[in-house]
Amino acid sequence: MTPADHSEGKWAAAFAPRSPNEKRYWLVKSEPDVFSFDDLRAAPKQTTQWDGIRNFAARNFLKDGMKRGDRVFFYHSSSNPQAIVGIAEVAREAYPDPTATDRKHAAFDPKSDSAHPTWYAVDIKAVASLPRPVTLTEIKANKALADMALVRIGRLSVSPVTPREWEAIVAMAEH
DNA sequence: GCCAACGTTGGC
DNA sequence: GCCAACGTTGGC
Repeated sequence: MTPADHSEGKWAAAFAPRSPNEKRYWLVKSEPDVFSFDDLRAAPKQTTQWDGIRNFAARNFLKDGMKRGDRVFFYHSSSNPQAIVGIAEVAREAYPDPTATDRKHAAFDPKSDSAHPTWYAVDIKAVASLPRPVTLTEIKANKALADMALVRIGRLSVSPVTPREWEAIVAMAEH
């Protein structure tokens, strides 16, 4: 597969070349009944394989956007409340998602080709819980966050967060 | 290549 | 539990 062209479009900044030591910010969603932030903290080395992503936009952010050391908001979806609850970091950059070629796995993709992988995983590691969860309701009420991918593209499970958005949410969690 | 049918995500 | 949004599939 040829690399996707990310040079144009609304989210191109997520893929743009980086200045030295630049860190970027992301958000991943998980249903806490399936895998919660507490589950991540309880995992060996507080790290897990973030796999099963089967949406091309999410895949592109995961594969071509995320770099080791980037910070990641951990969001609980389909829960009460829906909220960002913690911070993780990218512990390992994208590698072929082993669940895509595992016939026994629920996320098995019969069309995937292990020689030319379609789907990728990263490893993420827990960094810290937020002082308090920041709910989707609060995020939607904050005009400074109106352009967040979380708000604009409701179903995207991996999305970019701008430094300004990151700081705003961290500040909200401290009050 | 269009688009109807269908499946999934995830807020409400 | 409902359903809107949206991605995917398949008939034509």
